[in-house]
Amino acid sequence: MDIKVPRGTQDILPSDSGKWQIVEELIRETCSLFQYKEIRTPIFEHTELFTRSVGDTTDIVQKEMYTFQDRGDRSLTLRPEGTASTVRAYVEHKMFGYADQPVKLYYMGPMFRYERQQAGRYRQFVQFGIEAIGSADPAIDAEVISLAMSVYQKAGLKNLKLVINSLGDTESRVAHKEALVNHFEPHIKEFCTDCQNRLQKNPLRILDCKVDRNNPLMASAPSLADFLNDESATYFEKVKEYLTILNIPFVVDPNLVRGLDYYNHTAFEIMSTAEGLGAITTLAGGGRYNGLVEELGGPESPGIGFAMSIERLLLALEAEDNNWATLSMLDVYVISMGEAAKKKAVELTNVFRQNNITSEMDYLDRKIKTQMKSADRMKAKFVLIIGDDELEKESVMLKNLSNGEQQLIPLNKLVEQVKNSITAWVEEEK
RNA sequence: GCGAUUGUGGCGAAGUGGUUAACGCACCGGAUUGUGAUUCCGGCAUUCGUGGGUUCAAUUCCCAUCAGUCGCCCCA
Repeated sequence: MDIKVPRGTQDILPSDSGKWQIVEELIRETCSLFQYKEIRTPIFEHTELFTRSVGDTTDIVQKEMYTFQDRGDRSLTLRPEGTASTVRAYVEHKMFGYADQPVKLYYMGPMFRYERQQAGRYRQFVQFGIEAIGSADPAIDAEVISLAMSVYQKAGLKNLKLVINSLGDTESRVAHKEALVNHFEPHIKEFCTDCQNRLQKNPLRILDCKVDRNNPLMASAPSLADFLNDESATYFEKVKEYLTILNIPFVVDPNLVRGLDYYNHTAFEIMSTAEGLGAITTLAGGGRYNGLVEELGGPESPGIGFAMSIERLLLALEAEDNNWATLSMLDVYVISMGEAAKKKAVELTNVFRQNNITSEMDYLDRKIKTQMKSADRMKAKFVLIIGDDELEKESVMLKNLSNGEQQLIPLNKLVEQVKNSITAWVEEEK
């Protein structure tokens, strides 16, 4: 074995894929309940889509994108997040003209970021996200958040923390940005090179810097909250009000700054407070992006959305010690001895499947004892034994693996009797 | 990009400068020639990530390299 999965990627093996399916199904059901419809966009896009929307000063664009030239010399990038693609499609297909507004979309699929992996962080990971575009109603902000919370609750997570903040509208942000530049500029030489670059491009991100976190200028920096104009402040109040109506507890964190440029007004993160989750606790993040649709060539259309990592959801569930009930999915394991019996086994296994009875048989010509073991390990409800004796009597032996009882069943009543036995078995287990 | 740590059979894992590299699980065969547990017996690594060096001798010591894992930064 020489070739292995590329760094930061993983195989999801049969022992785990069931969990993924459960979560995926739960997500689709929830979206249906909230009336969000799926959109599927390409895995790669023109690089410019991300530099323009996500922002070229962000970490994602500066050091995390999988970018390549194709044979036509176009610069393409494996999508690092889902909102840009969704909004691109929204504009491209003129969804702003749809009769039903706002347009409510969801997506689920792999995203790619070039990073060193650690627990809960991968180069290829799966995000589920939603976008509600076409409404600037604070009630839809609350709906978006409540959908995320709803998924987590249904999955069985208990230790959750919702953190929200307002980044304000453009006017508020411009005023705050000016204040920040004035605050830091005289002493910018004391800061790291990253921060020096951030000063003009995106001074808000200086506040997020971990290198210079202890610089006294950090604590005295002008707070965004003080620069929210009336409209922004009122909007934020209403979002909080609606969250309260929806019974969703939240914590306001004035330092919550999202890593993507297109956010404004409502920003939020949902974290797990479960023990033993590792260093990364953010399960989902999102916010409002009024102006993004215009940025990508559409008409003024306010939007809001979030993205969550399926991997982190599964990790959080594990950290909370959730047990996945693995029910026996195998109804009948067909055991045969000898050439003639094997032919019958092939035939009957197929008959069961045609009648919606899950069945399996031995394909390694193993002896009966080993076949029994195999059936036991697969947690089969029943074992069907076929040998020369049974063939002679036009019957088969049906054995209940829970209680060891077995009975001879005539072949002409096989399906009917097996179905009855399965029903009885299910009753017994309850 | 930086740091820590690990790398022995299908899996988990012990070990030592020197004749046959523990053990557990799984698997295979048998005791029990058609019945899942348990028990007992037997089988199952010319080989210790890769390359180089030191040595009479290296899986064990040194160097390099690759890979996994975790953490920093940032985020999902």
